[in-house]
Amino acid sequence: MTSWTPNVQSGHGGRDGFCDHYGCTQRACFGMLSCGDHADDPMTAGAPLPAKYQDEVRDGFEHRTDIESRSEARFSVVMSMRNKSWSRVRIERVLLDRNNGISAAYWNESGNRGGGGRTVRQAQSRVERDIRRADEKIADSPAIRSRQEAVQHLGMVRAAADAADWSGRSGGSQRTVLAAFLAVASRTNKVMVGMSLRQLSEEANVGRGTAERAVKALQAAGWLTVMSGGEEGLSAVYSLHVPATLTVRETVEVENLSVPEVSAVMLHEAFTWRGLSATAAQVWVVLSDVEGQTQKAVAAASGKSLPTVRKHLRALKQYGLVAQNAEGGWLRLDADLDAVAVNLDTHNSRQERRNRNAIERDLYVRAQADIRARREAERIAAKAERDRWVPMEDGTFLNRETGEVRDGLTAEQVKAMREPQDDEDDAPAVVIDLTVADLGTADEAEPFDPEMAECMTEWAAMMSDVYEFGGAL
DNA sequence: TTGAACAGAATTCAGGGTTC
DNA sequence: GAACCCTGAATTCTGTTCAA
Repeated sequence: MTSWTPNVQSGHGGRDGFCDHYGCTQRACFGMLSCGDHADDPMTAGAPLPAKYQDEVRDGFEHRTDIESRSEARFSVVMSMRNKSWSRVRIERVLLDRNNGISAAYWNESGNRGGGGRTVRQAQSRVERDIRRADEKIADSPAIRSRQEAVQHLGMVRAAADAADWSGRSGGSQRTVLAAFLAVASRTNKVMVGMSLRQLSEEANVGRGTAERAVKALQAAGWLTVMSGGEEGLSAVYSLHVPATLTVRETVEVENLSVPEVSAVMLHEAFTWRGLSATAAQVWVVLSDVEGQTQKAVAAASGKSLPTVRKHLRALKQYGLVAQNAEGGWLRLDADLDAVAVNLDTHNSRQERRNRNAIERDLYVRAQADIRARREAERIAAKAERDRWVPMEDGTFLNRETGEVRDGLTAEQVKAMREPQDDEDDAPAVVIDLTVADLGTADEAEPFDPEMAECMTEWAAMMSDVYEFGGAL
């Protein structure tokens, strides 16, 4: 077996960094390791793994303490390999190569790399089992392999969302929150969306609580799956789907409004809370600008009750968004929604929400900086106190400033006067760089320090001051 | 078919607190 | 930074009923 020196940054490895394919002299892609030019060779065919999985193949999991299940982590690697079209023989060759850390798990579970606790046949059997499980899983939910497939998938979700029944009191906000997810997903062309509830509330222009409830409802209905995060200070990463069982409205009369336009309407500030409301948007988008519709037809198409439709039609009429033809049928008018938002005084609502969240984030960062400064001052003071005491040969301590002598100290007291305390020099640094991650990425923050609790009271007081003058925000 | 009024239920919001 | 939970006030929706 040739030695393999992975180049983590470039994602290339191979025999001394070169392709492992016979006779090839090119730089190698990851994993035993092909340059990518030998797609017909089962030993080298397939795309390179993501960097994360490259690291896990190289280093293995035996030394990792930050993962709950090593077997599931290994399985994720195998899933990735199959999604990258790796052949079974190539997977087996990589996973059982003792140069790769991950091989230790297949040869034995002892933590000794290549310890040889299993026979070749047994190790191969374990690899085969993981490949079989991965294939079954992939068959259940095929991976999206390209940006084009992602765009198509998002189009399907968007179209399904547009045809779905969003009746009920919370239907409008759920539809709006889903539109926000789709908007972010479309910007990144990914079906996975990493977004905190605060970011989501800004995107959908709804309150944080509303966003949270809507996410739960969308999860329960099958529109969203939480892929990671959502706990321990991590923002969640969601995957978007068309629900397996979808309730579709009886009639959908969306004319002249494309599906993306419907989503844009749902997110417009004219249809926010205290504006015309998300329900009004649902009513507006099902109207035709050519053919007049009865209120009953609008109610059926929007999934809203008749009184609700009537109420919102009145409001929409007031702002010049709908009109009635000679027969009394209701028509959608092409009006400037921005101007409507200005009239409703909701045109800055999203920015105001962002400002409030920004203030919260800023105050939080300042609170953490205060704690760090306080701790540093305490650490310096403790060190200065230690330095004042000089250990003498007879076991006593002399204060070099006052001349005081201390005697009869316990072993612990002596240790404290001689050595820095754990919580002074080894304490985890308080995180002050908590900038908000870009949309589309999971924002990973350090775990909250327990000592932060005392400062939270002060922080909460600062927040109260801000909200007392909230009207100006 | 449409408009209006009403009561009760449901939902949204901002704000606050706790925990990781 | 963020998730999660709670509260109280305000707002909206639903269902019913009646009238034009």
